[in-house]
Amino acid sequence: MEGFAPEVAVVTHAGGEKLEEPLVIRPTSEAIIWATYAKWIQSYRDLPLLYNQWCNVVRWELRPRVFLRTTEFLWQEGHTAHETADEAIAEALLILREVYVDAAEKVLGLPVLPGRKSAAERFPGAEETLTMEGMMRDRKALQAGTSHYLGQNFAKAYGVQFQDREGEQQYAFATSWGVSTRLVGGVIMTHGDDKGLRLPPALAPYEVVVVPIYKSDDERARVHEALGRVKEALGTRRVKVDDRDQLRPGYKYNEWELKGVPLRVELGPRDAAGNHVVVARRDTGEKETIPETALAEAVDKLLDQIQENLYQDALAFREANTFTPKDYEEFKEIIAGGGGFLRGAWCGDAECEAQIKADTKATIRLLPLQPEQPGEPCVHCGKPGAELATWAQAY
RNA sequence: CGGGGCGUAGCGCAGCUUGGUUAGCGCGCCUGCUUUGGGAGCAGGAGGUCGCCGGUUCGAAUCCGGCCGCCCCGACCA
Repeated sequence: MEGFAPEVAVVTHAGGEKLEEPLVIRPTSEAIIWATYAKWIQSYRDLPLLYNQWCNVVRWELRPRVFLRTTEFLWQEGHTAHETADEAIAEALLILREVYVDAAEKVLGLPVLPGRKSAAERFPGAEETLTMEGMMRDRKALQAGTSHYLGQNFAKAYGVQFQDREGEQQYAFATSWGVSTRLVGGVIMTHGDDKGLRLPPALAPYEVVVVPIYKSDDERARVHEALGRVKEALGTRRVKVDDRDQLRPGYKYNEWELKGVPLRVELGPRDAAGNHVVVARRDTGEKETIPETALAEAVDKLLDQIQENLYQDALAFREANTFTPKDYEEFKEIIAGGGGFLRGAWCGDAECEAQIKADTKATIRLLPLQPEQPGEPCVHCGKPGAELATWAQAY
């Protein structure tokens, strides 16, 4: 874990006294997990082993950034131990694709690219680091989740051996993987617009906010009667009725738009009289009048459309800002002109990678999961291309 | 740690260069009336050790010195 040393926080004082032994605050839990696995794993029959935990970790970064890089953050971390390298590699890949990418795209509506990290960008102690990368609205990349194949590095460091099917002692093969509250930042920076948050319905605490509108007590009574029917129609969907009396409708519209509620139902005297409501989408701003009898079905359809639209909107943005520079001059021009994802051939040389970073602040965000021969010379040095890389400036 | 910027009412800011009445403005807050289908209007009102310490001066938010805190850029990074 030497790669973590610069960002490890150490407690030297507690209880008003200097501690005899300093306490290291975990930046990730491999040390705890593998010290424990050493006691739990003796036989191939103990494998595979998977533990997941949610916990806070601390990393003393030089430059914290709200949501994206905070000194302390909540995350989920999973740790597995396996009999074989192939099984561990498959696990790391499975978590990335079937869990992280799936959740990012289907629930959070974040289009992400899965891939491998270059050696320079790899997790300390990993043989291979897999990533999913998203593009924020400022065209910078965000590493939205990682999954690592750790080989036998941790098993060797912590003495985790097991007796295999042939009776031989072997070191276990490991993976670890995590996503954090950084994803909250990802959602904000991918979907947010000038009016505030736009939350994907699958994630939104409230899918629908209902704003009743009335002037007189008489109107209020009639609107409330209709409100009863509307609430009934919306059933078990996550609905907030904003019945705060002292605020006017326009204020409420803006406030709920700021908070990102996907759908707003406006219910005034005219609607109550006509047995309909006005439904407004947060993602597009479109409004339409819908009969009470058709409300439930329409809301479901609209929520599905919003979920899909937010994803497609972000995907279109990413694609519109993904480039294939023909040479290094164009590469630098694109970065200078606002950036984006830059796809091109890379010779595989770490020095070349470092020079590009020094020139442009762009780093290799990912390499394809299945290595691809680019069939072109390195975009920077002109030597034969070994990998098809995607560069970007990143958070 | 290097470079840049900022601390004035709950929040956001002006005033400072060129010292001089009760330190202003917007939002918010309080009271009243009118309002309510896209962030209400009018009237009245409350609220400030001008980041801290010291100096110059008849007089300091303003000038000088020191200190503290915050933000941005760079080096490190989920």
